[in-house]
Amino acid sequence: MVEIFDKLGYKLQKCETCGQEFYSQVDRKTCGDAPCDEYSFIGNPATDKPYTLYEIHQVFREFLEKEGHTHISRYPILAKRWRDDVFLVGASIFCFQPWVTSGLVKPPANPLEVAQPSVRLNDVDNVGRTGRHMTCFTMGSHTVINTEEEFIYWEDETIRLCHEFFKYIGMNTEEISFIKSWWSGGGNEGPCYEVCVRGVELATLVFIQYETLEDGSKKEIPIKVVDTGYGLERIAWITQGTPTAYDACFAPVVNKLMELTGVELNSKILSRNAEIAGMMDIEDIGDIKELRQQVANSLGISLDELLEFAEPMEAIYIIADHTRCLAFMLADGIIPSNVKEGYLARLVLRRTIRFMKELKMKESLVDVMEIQLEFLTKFYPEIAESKEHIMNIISLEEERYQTTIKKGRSIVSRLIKKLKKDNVKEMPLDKLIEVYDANGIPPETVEEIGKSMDFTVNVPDNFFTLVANEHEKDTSNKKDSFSLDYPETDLLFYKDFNQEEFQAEVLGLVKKDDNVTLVFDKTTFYPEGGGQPSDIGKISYDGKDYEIEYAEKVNDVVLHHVVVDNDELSEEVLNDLVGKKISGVIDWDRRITLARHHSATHLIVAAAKEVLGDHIWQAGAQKGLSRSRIDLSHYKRISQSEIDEIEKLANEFVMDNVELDIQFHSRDEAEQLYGFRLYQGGIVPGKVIRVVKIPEIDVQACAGTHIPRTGDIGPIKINKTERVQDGVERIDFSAGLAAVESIQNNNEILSKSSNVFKVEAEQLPKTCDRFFSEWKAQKNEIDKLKSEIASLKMSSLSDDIIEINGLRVIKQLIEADFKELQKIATDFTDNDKADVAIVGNNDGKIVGAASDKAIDSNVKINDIIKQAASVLGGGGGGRLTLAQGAGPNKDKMEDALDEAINLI
RNA sequence: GGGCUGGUAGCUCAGAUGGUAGAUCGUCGCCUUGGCAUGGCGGAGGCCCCGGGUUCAAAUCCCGGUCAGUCCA
Repeated sequence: MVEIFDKLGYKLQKCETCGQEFYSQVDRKTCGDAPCDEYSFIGNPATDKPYTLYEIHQVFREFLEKEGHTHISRYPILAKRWRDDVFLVGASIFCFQPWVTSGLVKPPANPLEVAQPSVRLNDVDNVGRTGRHMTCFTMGSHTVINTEEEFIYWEDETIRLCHEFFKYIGMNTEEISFIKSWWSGGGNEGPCYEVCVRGVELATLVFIQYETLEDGSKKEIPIKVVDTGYGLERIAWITQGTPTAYDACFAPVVNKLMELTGVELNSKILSRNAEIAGMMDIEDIGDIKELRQQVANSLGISLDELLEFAEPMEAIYIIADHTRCLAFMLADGIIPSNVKEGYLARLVLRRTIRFMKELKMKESLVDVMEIQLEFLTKFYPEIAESKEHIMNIISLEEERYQTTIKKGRSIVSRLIKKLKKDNVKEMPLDKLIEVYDANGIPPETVEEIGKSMDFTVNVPDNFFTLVANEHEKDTSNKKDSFSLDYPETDLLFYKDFNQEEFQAEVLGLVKKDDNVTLVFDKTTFYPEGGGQPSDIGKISYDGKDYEIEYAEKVNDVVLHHVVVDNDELSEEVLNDLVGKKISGVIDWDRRITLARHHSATHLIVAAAKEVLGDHIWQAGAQKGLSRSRIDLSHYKRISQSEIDEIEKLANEFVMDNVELDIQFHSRDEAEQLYGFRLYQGGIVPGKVIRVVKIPEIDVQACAGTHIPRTGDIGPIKINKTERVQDGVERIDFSAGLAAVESIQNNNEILSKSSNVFKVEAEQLPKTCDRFFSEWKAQKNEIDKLKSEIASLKMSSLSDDIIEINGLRVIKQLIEADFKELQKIATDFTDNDKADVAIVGNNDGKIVGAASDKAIDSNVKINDIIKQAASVLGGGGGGRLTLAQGAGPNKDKMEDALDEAINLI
């Protein structure tokens, strides 16, 4: 079937160990991939010439350019810039999904060559420990987009290129095997070949021809994609034969870190480690432990000896790897946070710090990043431009982590103290999970603290699996699909913004959920979308009006929801409208108010970008009639003075009275003109996209309705900011008359408040301050006076002591409030003036106190008061020393007091 | 998007089953000493995050909000 294999002398064979089919030029028993074949290049490189990672970049590019490919520069690793289904680029094909692979956008070149940094964090625990795993790796790819009109090349040429490339860098092609397999990812799939040499997989050649559907089945797609992925790090490694891939790829960083920490490389251990790790499928910490035991056994050393040498070096590899990944993440616009891609960045960042601590490094993460950037920016100059921003974020995050750790430590040590007090001998697992889950304290830290406090902490190997199980109960919400068979509705509001009225033909009636909706051939009703609520209004036919309360777009069809709340308007009446010509009119005030808010949104984002920095990115927006809000990515709270500045700048944009330039472009053209910043307001679907440009200020792909000139917005008032989540700030604002109303509203609050104090508004802060501190002083004064009154009232009572069962008992009805009663009662018992005191007032409150002696004589004052209060129709209780109760039957107080005495 | 934890004096935190709001440090005053380190005694300092609810009674229980922290996808 694939002729090229024949031509190049490859024969189809079957692996005796795993049973997979593969092609090779020579006869072999095994397929060439681990674990069927062991790593056999460490200390014995596969090529005569060693290549550094960047030499591999160069030679890969050079080779493919000669073969007719165009080099393109890398994409940002933050995939959400152009797609909303994944956070990060995990493979080069992610750059071209879904727009290029679906045919909506032409590829930047065809065929093309790219070296795409890709991030995979699912096996982050293996990084540094297996010799081959990295959080961030570079996928070299020659990609072809084959369409029916233009079919460039398919399997034969792909395999030939692969074969030739490895030959080109000096590999013996007899060592190559092509294993037949299947690949899926990012929404597409197809057959593939895994290309292996000496036990390591160097490339995957994928022939994408299907779309993976939600139910897991597949659908053939018209575009056929050659998607190849060469692991450039692994190729560099195999040509160098170093103990680990880390030594091969970022030696300058590794060396600098070794210098700083004094750690030395034991190449014997790490080589053996990488070889054995190559044979293993490593999934959790348990597997890592198994790996270590095997390595120790094979070298004839103890596990402790192994760890002593291996662990510090592994930490260095981890730090070198993680800072590289982090540099890409931060440079490409990820803001560390507790959710989404920001969480992934924080995870990597905090892991790095943890391993720096393990090495007892006194340098800060900023220092280490300095080393990494010095190395990395030579090859990625664009990262150098973000250096200041990266360093800002890192030092802030490092500080945050320190306080978290400090707090965590005190929480754990308090927990242990408490457990010890309760005579618990060992850290319960649920507590261990809880401190990790709620406070982010890793179990090793708990273990360490436990050790210093002489408390047993056992961490199960599958700890993280257990944590994952805790979270398993999440509910997935499915989108219900709704299909319609109507022609695309003609959207009049895009042609003439000022059109309020329209004539249209009713094409049909659609029932959606419980709503009755109408479909027209054209409309001026803006359907809800892009954070902008729909227009409302009415339609008329034959002198009758029908109210439209909501419009929505399903695919390309606008559904107009009709209000059906009166009896005469039945479904049948509406059904009669089908085929008729109606006239419609929208609520113009609402429309223009929403448009003002929408255009203002663009201005505020632009202003925020200018004030806060280029990392500002819109993370969501909702327009309203009186207030609207936008969410912006930012790594700290926006201060009041920054808000003032943004507000001023946005209003300056308004006063510039710039004319908006709104045009439709093919997605292709638009992306070429403006790049991914187009998708600021969210990813928009479709082949043709509408680009809203405010010249010199902002440009976005946006489907919303806008006013013609910025001056039409009127004033913009920022009402407040809130923190939607860590790393995302929400700005709440009003535009136009709503802004005036917002200002007036604030003024009203101010004048109402100043009227209360009868002062000018300017005096308000001072006056409030004075009143508040006076109020506190007076409250304290009153408390003091109450106890004085209580003691005064007491002195007039002390003679009425009676004796019951050898206890001195006093019973009194006093004009005093609850607090005073408590003071009086306890004064008797505390100062040994009586053993039991029962006091009540005319407000239905009763208090009882008992001395130690009374308690010894089995007086249960809380029960007594409970009983007595029930006489009052209420309840009560308390402790053995003091109890209180109350009830609504105030006039029964004498009876209640007597009841209490009887109970003693 | 789904969870979890927390908000009490200037700081760090206690406050079992609802029942008189506490400790340490800091601060202020006095005492001890020739001075300092220190030690002793005493005082001030709380809208117990906000708003509802349950209850005779809420820092405590329930609901909502807010701020902060954290885990997972």
